[in-house]
Amino acid sequence: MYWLVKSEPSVYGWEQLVKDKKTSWDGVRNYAARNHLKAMKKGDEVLFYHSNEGMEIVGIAKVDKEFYQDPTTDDANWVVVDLKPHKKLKKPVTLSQIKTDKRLQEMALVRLGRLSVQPVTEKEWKIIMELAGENS
DNA sequence: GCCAACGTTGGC
DNA sequence: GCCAACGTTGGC
Repeated sequence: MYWLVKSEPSVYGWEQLVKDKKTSWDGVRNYAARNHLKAMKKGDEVLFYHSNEGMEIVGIAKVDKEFYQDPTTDDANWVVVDLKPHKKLKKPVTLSQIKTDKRLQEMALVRLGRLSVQPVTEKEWKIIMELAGENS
């Protein structure tokens, strides 16, 4: 499956993930986002989106470890997954590109702007790859 | 820095 | 269980 996660670069950006080699995606405190975390499988590919600054998809991460208890809280409601960087996009795909592409109007990124972890359909994934200049 | 959108909380 | 109030996120 395919996913998209957002992060503010000033808090935790793509460069930081590359530097760290791996990170646990903690701090998710939203039930919808949490449910998506729980549905992630090892090896799933995850678009890495920069919110606020940049406002673009900059790279692809992969799920390295499936969900487990969020170590930053004792509340059993919350979980994290481990992500590792997979590849940086040749060309970042900006929010405005996505918003102007007729084929991507149904994307959660457009419709549910505030959701921090969201699923991406295979169709959408292919379009993003095309916009990013990736030929896979 | 403002404000719209949305989720959550809490009073009834 | 409804809904108003409030807080947070994120685009602009």
